[in-house]
Amino acid sequence: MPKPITRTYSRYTLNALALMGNQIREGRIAANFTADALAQRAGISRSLLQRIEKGDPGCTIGAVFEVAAILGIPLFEADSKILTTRLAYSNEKQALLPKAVRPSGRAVKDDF
Amino acid sequence: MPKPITRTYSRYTLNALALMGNQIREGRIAANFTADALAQRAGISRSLLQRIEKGDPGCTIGAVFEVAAILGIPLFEADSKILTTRLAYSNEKQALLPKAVRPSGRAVKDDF
DNA sequence: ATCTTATGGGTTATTAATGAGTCATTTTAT
DNA sequence: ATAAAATGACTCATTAATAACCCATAAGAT
Repeated sequence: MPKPITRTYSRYTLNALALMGNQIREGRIAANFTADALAQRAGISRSLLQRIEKGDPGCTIGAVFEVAAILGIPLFEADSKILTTRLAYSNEKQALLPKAVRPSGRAVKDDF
Repeated sequence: MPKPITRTYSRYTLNALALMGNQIREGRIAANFTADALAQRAGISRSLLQRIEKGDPGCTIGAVFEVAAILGIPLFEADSKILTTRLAYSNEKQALLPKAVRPSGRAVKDDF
């Protein structure tokens, strides 16, 4: 049905977004890319790239990560190979985790 | 005017998104949060959280980062304090950078 | 200085993301 | 085994994100 209008973000989130935007801008300038050129290469519009560099929380994460990837900015401090390895390990780990969570009014057994 | 329909993502981007989704799911289970509970806490819907945990590139980055922040998953491998420091440093750096780019030859870096 | 162009900041039409709901299935506890 | 609840996987209406413009200004080169 209807939707909430505004959304709030923690300072931590906003700072992380601002930092990512800065890194992208720095990377773009270092690579001597024009805003138009980089946007075109990433398959997005210049106006979106502007918002990304500004750290706008409303940008889709796929667009942001793709731009970062093009500029060679490491996500999770990992290059392609390490990322793949970590993902595989993470997937195995998932299989061992419980599939559903029981919200604990009684998480801990205190009947002793 | 009209807009492109589909969007393509590099493998690196998709892997990074999948890893982030996994980390969020692991964090949620570790914190003994139900999907509903975590979504409510982050101010998003359960269906969106499901997509986030799946690594959907179409989610807004603010929503994803906010969930990560709630679970204590470090962005940029940095806690709040370090993040703030790094952002401040990054901002100073920005001031020294050229404001506009003059496209010279081409500097591409798409080998990730 | 002039000229060229990249950028910032808007506006608008359209597409896509989101919230809310439902239902079936799975999971966990009893 | 049974029950209760969490999850997965869809819909659909509405809102928000995006692309494509626009113009004004600032930045860089000559």
